[in-house]
Amino acid sequence: MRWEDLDQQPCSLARTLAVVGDRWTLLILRDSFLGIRRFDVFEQRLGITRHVLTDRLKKLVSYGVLYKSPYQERPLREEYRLSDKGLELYPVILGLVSWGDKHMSDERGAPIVHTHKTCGLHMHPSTHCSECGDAITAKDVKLSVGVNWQGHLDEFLPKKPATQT
Amino acid sequence: MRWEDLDQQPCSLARTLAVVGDRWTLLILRDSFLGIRRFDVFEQRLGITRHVLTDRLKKLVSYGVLYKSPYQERPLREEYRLSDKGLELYPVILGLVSWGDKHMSDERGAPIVHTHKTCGLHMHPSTHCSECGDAITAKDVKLSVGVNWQGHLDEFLPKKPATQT
DNA sequence: AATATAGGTTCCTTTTTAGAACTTGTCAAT
DNA sequence: ATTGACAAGTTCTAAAAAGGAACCTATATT
Repeated sequence: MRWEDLDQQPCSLARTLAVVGDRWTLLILRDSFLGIRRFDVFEQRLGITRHVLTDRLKKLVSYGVLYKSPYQERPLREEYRLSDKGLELYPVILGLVSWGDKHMSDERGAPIVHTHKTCGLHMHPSTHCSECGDAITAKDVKLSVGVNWQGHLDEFLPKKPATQT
Repeated sequence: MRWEDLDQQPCSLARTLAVVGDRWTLLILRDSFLGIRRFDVFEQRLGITRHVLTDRLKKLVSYGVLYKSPYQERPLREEYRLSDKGLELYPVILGLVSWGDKHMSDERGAPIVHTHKTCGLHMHPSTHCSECGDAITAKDVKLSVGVNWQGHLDEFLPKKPATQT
């Protein structure tokens, strides 16, 4: 598979990875969620080369995840801010952080704690069914081909969708 | 920042990306969740080079996300299966798929639909607070430094954590 | 006139990835 | 007994991506 064709694949995961699936993009977005907006601050915090940072920011803007917003004129300076589309990546970020908290922490535990403003407690994210509200694990979900994709995904879903134990 | 030091960063997102944050790893894991277990099947489905596939599988095994399990002897053949640690990445996968379904689909809609076995309905994932059960968005969460990290993350969290609008 | 700032671009080197051919141990067919 | 197939790699060379440093542009400050 060619990397440039990833956003044309018949798979939403592949299409999302066309946007965020490289070495740096999710770290840039992490900083965006921390409130970082300016080129030089991203550069310093991440230790990314300017060339790559320029490229990734352009890509994120072109996909509508970030948008440029002027914060001064003469000379024109713009900052990069999360769009609504970008803000909706929050569950992904939270999922990655939560897995890292559990499986990649050292003896000091989680570096950052998340407080739910509404209830005031330290929280971690929990994934639920949109329909019944129950918590979900991999074994609770069955996959099938979407109505408009019948016959086009025959070899994508293996015959034996296999319980993954 | 050096890429090899990513799993030592004081950030759970960075540490998780040390495991899954490259071009191919999440696509390999997607196939694992679809029930794929063998080297040649990964290779054919992904169009990945054998060299890189070997490398990524080794890495995933070394981090305990996959484990090798013999399915025949003479000659010894092993397959790659998701460990419990790997299965716990499901919320991340689901989050990426869901975002792609919403933002990257063409006119045919989502290629794959998810049915919640318990309630029988087509579902999408919803992220909730582990403590009160409410649904969560980026604006509902406040970040702060973990107890054992006081004073070590001063420049990680910007002074003004900024609402991300 | 010299320096600083923000946001880049250019150039060259090093690291990764792509693509194809080769390897190893075993079994099945000629 | 030889040939070919299979699964899971390893080894090569070439192309693409990333790293690192220097340079550029418009404006404002000293």
